[in-house]
Amino acid sequence: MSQQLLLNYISKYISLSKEEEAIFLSKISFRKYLKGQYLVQQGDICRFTNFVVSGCTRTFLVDDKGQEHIIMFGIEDWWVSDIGSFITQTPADYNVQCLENTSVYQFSYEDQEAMFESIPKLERLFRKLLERHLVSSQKRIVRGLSLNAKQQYQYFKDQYPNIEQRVPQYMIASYLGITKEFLSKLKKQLLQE
Amino acid sequence: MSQQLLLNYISKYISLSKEEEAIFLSKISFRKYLKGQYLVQQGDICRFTNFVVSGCTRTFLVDDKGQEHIIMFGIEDWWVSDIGSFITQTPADYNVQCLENTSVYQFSYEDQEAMFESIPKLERLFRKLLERHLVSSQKRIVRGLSLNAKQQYQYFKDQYPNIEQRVPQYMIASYLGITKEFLSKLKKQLLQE
DNA sequence: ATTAAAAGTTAATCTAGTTTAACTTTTTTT
DNA sequence: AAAAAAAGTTAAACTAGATTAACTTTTAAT
Repeated sequence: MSQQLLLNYISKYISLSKEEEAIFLSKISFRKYLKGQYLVQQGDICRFTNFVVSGCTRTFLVDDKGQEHIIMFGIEDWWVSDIGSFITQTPADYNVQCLENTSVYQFSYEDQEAMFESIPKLERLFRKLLERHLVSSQKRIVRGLSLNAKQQYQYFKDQYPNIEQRVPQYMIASYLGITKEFLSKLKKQLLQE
Repeated sequence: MSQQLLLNYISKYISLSKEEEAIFLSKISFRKYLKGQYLVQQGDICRFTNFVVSGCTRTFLVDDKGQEHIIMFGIEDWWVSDIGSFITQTPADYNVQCLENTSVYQFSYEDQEAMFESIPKLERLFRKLLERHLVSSQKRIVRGLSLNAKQQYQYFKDQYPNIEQRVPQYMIASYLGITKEFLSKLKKQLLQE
């Protein structure tokens, strides 16, 4: 069962008793989305935090000029949501869209609060996940400040070889903050070296 | 007393009883640093999480080419540390240096763990702080992807007018990921408009 | 008060990355 | 299987921002 995937993941951070696992599983629900569907839409309130079991998502926003900017991709074992919208239950800044058919475990804001009350260890889990997420977010900022486009692309290919294969190249360009034309150029350069 | 500053800050997120406040205060220590001193040094283990009571810090790294990149500034009411180093107690990627004489409340990793055990509400506090911090970190990434240098500089001046006044301009350039020369040019342009 | 060091400015030249536009390849739809 | 749509490539012209270097102003040290 795919529940085991989630429990395995959690066990890397905290250890739950069988009873606690049962309570946790009772609070979350499994759901499938089709390629193209949205888990969150810019302007809507983000109702759920989602743990990706299978599939692939992109988190992006459309700016004033109508340009799309991809903030992150989500694959197996990742959490996706508009966290700012989720924690304040106010309209989302970002869209989360499925790039493949995608299965998730999800829970609502109310469920999360209830979970944290009944099992404080889960609040610890999320505190730790947030810490790690923040660290990687800061590292991404540093890469933006210290690496040029080619170096950032190489880092991306290194770190996420599967994502590189699974998503359209123009989305990778967007994630890197460059144009698809320039990414094409970089790829050609890298082949020739 | 400056303890009140910290308690006021905390009360925005959770409410502690007098006893809990007393336990919390017993776990943290007040410390003063001089301008130029380091709270954390790249390569050392980050022993403390610091809450800035007064003064100003910069968090930065020196890359392979010897170039400095400023990741954030810290002023009154901000938390500063190398969080990645702190949570894993491994060598720090970043330096945190005082740009003014700076007073902080600080606690060690062990103190934090003990605090979270004795007062679970504090773990909630930090979970919520991390959520907010992550949201603003993501927004910074988005600005990096969607705004040009002039727009990012205007945003910075808007959001942090005091920091703009207090720190050297070349550090603001570094924070924005541009050269001091180009920042000079932008400032001239903005004056002429 | 003088000198030295650090910070900030200006301008010329250069380059990483954008824009535009035409074209090719791949994927999806009928 | 054809047609249409989406994705990817190439190349020429352009621009935001970097680099270099000389100079001015401010701050710190003797």
